[in-house]
Amino acid sequence: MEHLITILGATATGKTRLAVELASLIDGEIISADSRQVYKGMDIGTGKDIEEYTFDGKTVPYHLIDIVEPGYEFNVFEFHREFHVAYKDVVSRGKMPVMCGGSGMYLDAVISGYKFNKVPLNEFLRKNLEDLSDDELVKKLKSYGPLHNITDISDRHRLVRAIEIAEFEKKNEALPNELPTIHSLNFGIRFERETIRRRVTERLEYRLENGLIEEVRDLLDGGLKAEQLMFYGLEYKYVTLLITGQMEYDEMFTLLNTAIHQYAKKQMTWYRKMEKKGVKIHWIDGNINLDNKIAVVLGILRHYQS
RNA sequence: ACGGGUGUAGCUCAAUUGGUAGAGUAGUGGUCUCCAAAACCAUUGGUUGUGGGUUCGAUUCCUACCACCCGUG
Repeated sequence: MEHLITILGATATGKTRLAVELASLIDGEIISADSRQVYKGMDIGTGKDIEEYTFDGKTVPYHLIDIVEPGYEFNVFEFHREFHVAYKDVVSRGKMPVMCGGSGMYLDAVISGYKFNKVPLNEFLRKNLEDLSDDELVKKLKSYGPLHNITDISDRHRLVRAIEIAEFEKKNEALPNELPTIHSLNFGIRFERETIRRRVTERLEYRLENGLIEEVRDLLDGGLKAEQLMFYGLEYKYVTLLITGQMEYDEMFTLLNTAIHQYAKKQMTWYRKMEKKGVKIHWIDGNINLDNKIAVVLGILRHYQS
């Protein structure tokens, strides 16, 4: 049985600090499960907080942060693959892997052991699909069998990719799943929704006054198109709208703040869903201090090791 | 102080000639195995500022008061 400790929680709940301190105490390394911290140069908006990885004078090694250029379309498949590479590496050196992050699907992909086939781009297929209407694409996707999920048909990009995957899996049945099954011991930091909202708002005010706007401007100056940046949502979307003059500061702040609140809510929905599926999450009250949180984690950890 | 205006869901606003209130948004719940900080679905909120009057019936008409806004002093 493989082993892994996971620290999850909604945004602005202090996951990184807990994970870093824990890792430093148990000779561990952090593997990030954050869909945006993978991008270089996107630091403040994603809450990378690299300085937090130093605890008690020593720096805890981390993985899957700053691994691709902004503008690149990273995805859950690549995350899953890279996670296992990092995981193997950490374990091979006798260190304890600690997954830390908030992206629901990324976390679930590892914890629930999603089975992904490596499906290459099929230019020929894509060319053929180009002329079809959305409805025809949906019909085609359904012809491969029952839909994997309904979100596949919500937009054309996913629709095409879903067909590409279905087509590939039809031709390459029963691919061996060479990735090891990982059993994760999961901890979640939990606050009242209202408290999370307050923390998010305070953090946003701080970030906007401490370099977030400059960071987005640098990304734009570095050659990223506004629309690419908009795609990353939240901070990058709304600050871009501010910089390009499409939105006044107050409106930007209000809408962005709300969007992050909604994001925190969606994260909680993900975790609830995972729990309903049978994933055990040990919830820790976010209001207790860090030492006490560590004590809770170590206590449960000891219980599982004995 | 005088003149005018506005008070309806947390917020912004609707409601034909009076028939006991609807939208958007926020909030809440959910969907989810290749862009997931995405995309989509569902849904809870109201003594219509307060008191009185007219009326079978008032958010709508009348009246007093309260609050806020604009103008003039």
